[in-house]
Amino acid sequence: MVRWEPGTPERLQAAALELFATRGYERTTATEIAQAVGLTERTFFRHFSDKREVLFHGQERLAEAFLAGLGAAPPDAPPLQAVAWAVRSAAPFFSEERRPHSRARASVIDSNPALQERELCKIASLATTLADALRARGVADLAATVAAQTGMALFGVAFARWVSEGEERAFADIAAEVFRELLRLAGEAAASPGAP
Amino acid sequence: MVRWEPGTPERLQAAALELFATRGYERTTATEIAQAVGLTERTFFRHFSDKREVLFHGQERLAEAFLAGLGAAPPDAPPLQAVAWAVRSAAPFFSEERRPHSRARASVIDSNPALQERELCKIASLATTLADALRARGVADLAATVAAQTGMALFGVAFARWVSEGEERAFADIAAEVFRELLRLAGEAAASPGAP
DNA sequence: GTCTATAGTGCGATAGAC
DNA sequence: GTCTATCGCACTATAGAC
Repeated sequence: MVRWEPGTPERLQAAALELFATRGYERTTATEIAQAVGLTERTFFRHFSDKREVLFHGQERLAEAFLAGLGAAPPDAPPLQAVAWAVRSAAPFFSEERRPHSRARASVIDSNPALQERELCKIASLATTLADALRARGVADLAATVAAQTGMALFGVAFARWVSEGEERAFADIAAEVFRELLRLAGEAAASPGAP
Repeated sequence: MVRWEPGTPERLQAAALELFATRGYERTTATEIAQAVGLTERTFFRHFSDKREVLFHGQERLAEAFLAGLGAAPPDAPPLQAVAWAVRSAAPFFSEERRPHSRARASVIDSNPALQERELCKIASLATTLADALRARGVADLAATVAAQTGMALFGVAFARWVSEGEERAFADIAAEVFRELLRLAGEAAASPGAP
């Protein structure tokens, strides 16, 4: 028998998600989450810098997947292609088995502005990470920033649709559709008389 | 002599910006801000739902400007053009006289993650507002979402450059450059062999 | 592991404007 | 009288310091 069970952050996360889903985020205290897995409030805050963070544990792996995907893109792929590649490579992250869990998590986040802020912040941080990686590939500063920020905006749209009620298509298909839609809109805008 | 000075939120905002700039956001309490203009902490929270919000007072007018700009776009303008139109019409909002104030505000926000989260949230809220307005113009759901989210991502890039140190170009010029860069990147991506 | 500052809320009281 | 801006106090939870 071990002194403490392993995977403490994961167990805290699971307990938090369940409590948030039933009682609501604000009506759940950090102490309650900790007690649900036999720990103290102090231990909770040792693992997570703040209460919201418990729902975002494990996201570093998403950034890694994006970077790996970017690395796997052909070296001569144009920036927006490379970003699409990165997003596509995150698809296994959003598998069918994970969808119910992601839906539960999304519904908790949707019902609380503070959590939405944190989610936006995480996506924005992915964007700057991606932009840095593009610059490291030799992409010019403005192009890297625009491609990364646009790509992460599209990722956000695709993810929101993937977890939306009734949606059954795979993440990769939705993401591809969203990227295609941007190319269509951009082509349309470029062809229009008042183009910038 | 009146019982209460008018423009309480504005005075609180000015005091807050100055205190945040000198002592830092976290080292400034809501009580101190309130006392700086002769009020109590309770009154501060009567005007602002939380401490961060004091830096975002007046942003509703930006949303109005965007919507007005969208309304001024030709009815047959393609969605991305219409969004560019909306962003362009926010230019008077970012005039040369306001740049120093915007820079001071941006530097406070840049130095605090909690404030960055709130700023991202405000931009995201602009995006959903714009998407709704596009749908009201008859734009299809996906196109409206993609155009609005992309447009606000570009707005964020343009704004960040406008307030960056040493930047002297007008906001409208920067925004136009950023939108043009997206069209260029999209054209490049569409022409590439592995296009989605 | 304990202590404490601060954010933020709820309710009631006050005091002038209308 | 009503309405609204303000204050005062008691209270909880977060989060960080010791």
